[in-house]
Amino acid sequence: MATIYEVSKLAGVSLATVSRVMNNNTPVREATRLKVLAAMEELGYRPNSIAQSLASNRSNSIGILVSELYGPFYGAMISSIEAEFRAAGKHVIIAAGHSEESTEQDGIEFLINRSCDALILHVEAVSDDYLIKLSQSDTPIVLINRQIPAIQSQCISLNNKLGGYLASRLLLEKGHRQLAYISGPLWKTDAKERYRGHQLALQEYGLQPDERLFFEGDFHESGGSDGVAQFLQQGLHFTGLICGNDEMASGAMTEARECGLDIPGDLSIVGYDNVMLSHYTYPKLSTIDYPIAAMGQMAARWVLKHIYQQDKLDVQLVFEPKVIERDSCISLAPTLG
Amino acid sequence: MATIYEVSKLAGVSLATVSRVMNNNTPVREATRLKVLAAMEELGYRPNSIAQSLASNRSNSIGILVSELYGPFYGAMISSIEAEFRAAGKHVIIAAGHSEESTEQDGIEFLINRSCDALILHVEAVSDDYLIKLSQSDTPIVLINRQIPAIQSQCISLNNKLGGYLASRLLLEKGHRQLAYISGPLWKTDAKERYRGHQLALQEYGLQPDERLFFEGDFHESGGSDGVAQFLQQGLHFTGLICGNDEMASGAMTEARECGLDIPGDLSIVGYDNVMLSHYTYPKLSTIDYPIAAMGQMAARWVLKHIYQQDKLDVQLVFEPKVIERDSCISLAPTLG
DNA sequence: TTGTAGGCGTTATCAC
DNA sequence: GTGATAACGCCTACAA
Repeated sequence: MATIYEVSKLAGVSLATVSRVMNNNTPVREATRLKVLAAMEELGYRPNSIAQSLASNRSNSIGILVSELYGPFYGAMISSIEAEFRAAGKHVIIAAGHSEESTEQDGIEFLINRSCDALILHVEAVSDDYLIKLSQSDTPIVLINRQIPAIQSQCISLNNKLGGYLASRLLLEKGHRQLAYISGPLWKTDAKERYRGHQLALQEYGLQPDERLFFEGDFHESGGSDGVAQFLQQGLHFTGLICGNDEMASGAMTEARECGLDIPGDLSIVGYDNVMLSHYTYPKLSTIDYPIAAMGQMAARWVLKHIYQQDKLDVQLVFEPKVIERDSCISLAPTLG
Repeated sequence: MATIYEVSKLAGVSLATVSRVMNNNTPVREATRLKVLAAMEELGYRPNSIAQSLASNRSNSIGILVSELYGPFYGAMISSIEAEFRAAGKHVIIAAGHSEESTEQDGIEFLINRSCDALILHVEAVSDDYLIKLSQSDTPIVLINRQIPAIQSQCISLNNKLGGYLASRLLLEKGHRQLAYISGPLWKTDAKERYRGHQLALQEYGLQPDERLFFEGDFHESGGSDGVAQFLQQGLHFTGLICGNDEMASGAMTEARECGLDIPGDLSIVGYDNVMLSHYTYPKLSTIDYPIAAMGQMAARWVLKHIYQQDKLDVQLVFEPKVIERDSCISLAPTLG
């Protein structure tokens, strides 16, 4: 592989000049620039990015940590982040945190040791304090789906409470009054916020939450099916069900159907996230859109703006969810209201 | 950030010795090793991976190119690759090729310029010749889901023809004789092979393929729905449908149901890939398992073995698909056979 | 077993 | 505008 040195010899200029035409940060006479360009072409020269990084103290790599690499949710996020950086000539190093505190910390450490210029984190298990401390170290971080007041300007988040509110209101507006709720793990902030939104909606309609119609699931399919199974075993009556995410909604749907309920005839269901599967269920799932692709892109822009000085870019920190109505919810006949 | 030099001073040894205890490739007296370790600890020393790379001519990074970053299929693949490398202290740089020749080539170039030690590619649009040429350059490559005789030892692939055969035989065994087939784009090798398997199964049962019951889709949901729509508009009769992948099967299922068909009562459907969505459809989709996670892991092992000299590892190049029976296929009543 | 010194391919700071 | 030359932080013969 040709080096900058060989190029300089062939072009009959100094090594420094070659570097200048590469980075065009210093004026170079047009004639020499062309000579250099020709020499690079002839040698098939490609800059060694590692040497560049060592000399410039910039790796042009951004670390991304997500809970899981598979699944529609993170896929969409990573995809939009990669596209944005790729267009800017940066590259992306990925790691998985598996929603586990020590694994998440390991992952972060791993990425830092890889000399990433910045980190984009979608972490769940790690504490606020840890992240605040981390943000004071050398490697800048951006958080997705997390709100920490002390470092708010680095947090890109969704208004989860509003989403929970919208999901519940969708059913309330359709006349449903007996609502069940299957939540994600309440130690996860987003799960808690979504549930808060639900409570808010109930309150607005003058309803009391019924503890027996609440189930704390795991954000996986089994959480949804377990929840429905429990409600039904207790002989509880409910015509609407709000789930903390689409996976659980899918599990709930399957379980309800196996117990002889017609969806949406006997039970209306709303999910949350609008991941791809919500489109594959039968009936198609009504849900709350989580604009994860846009948020990932924004995280990338944040980095481009603050770390790579692309000042013109605008970043938006808080996103709003919106209702996606499909086929899993129906209006309750007024006589039944 | 502390450097190796500061550590050496604090420990009262030479810089080379510090390097030795880090890489423990040269004997170091236990006492000195401990001194060095203590010094590293005290300074919170972390090796600069970029400097290591420059000096050792090893970046410890592996480039991965897939068609898309989202979607269950690639997610599972990337996930298993990352896990395998992470455990080995290597990291993974990802890029998307979007099934488009120039984008795939750009992506490969991009990764090569990033000084990856090796590339793992799941490419579709790029030609065999290009890949053969590529494999002669400095950066080693491994191919997933592609068979190129000239570089067979670097190809990790699925026996797609067998899968197509198994899918069709599943329906034939259940008594179905009027079979429709919705294929992926035939310029994609895997789509073509799967279809070949189908033809093989028909032949085994003494049946002729009916051209009118063949539709070339796009591997997306719309391909499945378009295919079914076309068959039905032509008033064709068929009791079994094989789809080139699960997405199309899902689309087909939805369309068929909207046309008033009961699944599997009126029509049995088989997919291919066994991605997560096959589990979310209603009824749950019978399909052919594509062990993509295992194949990704194997690609990673290939690299560890051949590039990083982890000689003990065994690699398997060809994988076998298998039938996953769920709820979307039924046996045809003998009287109707 | 340990130290010395040259080199990896750039960038960046000086002079000229 | 351009050319030396010193970093950047580490690895690795070669010597001792």
